[in-house]
Amino acid sequence: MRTLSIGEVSRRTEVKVPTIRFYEQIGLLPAPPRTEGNRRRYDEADVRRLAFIRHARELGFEVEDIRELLSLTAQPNRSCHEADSIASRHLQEVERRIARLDALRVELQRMVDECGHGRVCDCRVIQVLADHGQCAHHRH
Amino acid sequence: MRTLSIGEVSRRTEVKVPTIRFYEQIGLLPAPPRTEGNRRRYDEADVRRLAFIRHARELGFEVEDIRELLSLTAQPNRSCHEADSIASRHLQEVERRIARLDALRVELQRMVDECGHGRVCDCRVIQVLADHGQCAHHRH
DNA sequence: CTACTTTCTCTAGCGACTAGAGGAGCAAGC
DNA sequence: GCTTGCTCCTCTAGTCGCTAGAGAAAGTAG
Repeated sequence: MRTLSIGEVSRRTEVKVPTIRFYEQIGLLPAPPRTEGNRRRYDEADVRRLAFIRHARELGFEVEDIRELLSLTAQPNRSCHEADSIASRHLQEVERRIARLDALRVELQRMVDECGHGRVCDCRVIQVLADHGQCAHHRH
Repeated sequence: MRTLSIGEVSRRTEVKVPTIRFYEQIGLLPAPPRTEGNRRRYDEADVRRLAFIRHARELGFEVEDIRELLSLTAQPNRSCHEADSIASRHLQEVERRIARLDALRVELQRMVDECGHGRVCDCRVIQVLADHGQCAHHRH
């Protein structure tokens, strides 16, 4: 149908207008046809693709990852092994990321807990950071 | 003492040489005195400060946060509410990211499992992510 | 037809580095 | 002393994923 302006797409996907143009520029989103007056005209498929890109970005995937993920679906009849290995690699990456974030969460939680007992606060946040810097030096 | 070269400091803190100079440039690390031949000379206090910076960066603190944390250590008698709130703010953000990544992990895992069972693989990652984008749009 | 909004292209900026050019200092071996 | 090879110096420019702004043209409502 191609009835959607870039502003409408922006509103529906919550992706800012300049970002949509940026995605087109780097080839994540195909360049849409234009009107007589040179305006971009999108359709529902573009909205879906853009929603996908946005969600993947929010989850921390890099643009190159997204490019691969999109190419996974571009040829649905491709060999399952190839698709499987690409997906597995992404899964591993996600797992690594979760592990790193979880270690960070534990550390931050401890820092906040120790600071939040309502006692005279000796700024454990700073001590933890400084000590770990020291420990890292001696341990590794 | 001031006996340490930038390379030695780099080795001991595991912060790369250009990064140390960069931290000096943006004022995170004080500019050290120089030798006759214009080389930077550091001491143990610099190493500690840099280790602190590195650890905070690894935990995902932004440079501005680190600047605040360092300024708090400079005046240890001030309240630690500020340091605590920086850490709390960060903790919340980390928890949000973990939750989202974990949702994705489950979906990716399921897709990989389905592929691994030898069924026809329709590679539904794109739909999963696109749907999540849709849900987010309607929920929030 | 005017006033306003949207869109267009283009360039430049952000954070937090990282890489490279081109030159100078310095320590060791011959 | 002289050369080899490493470290260090400054400087500029590149990276990624946007974001902001200028200035102009197109579309829309009254």
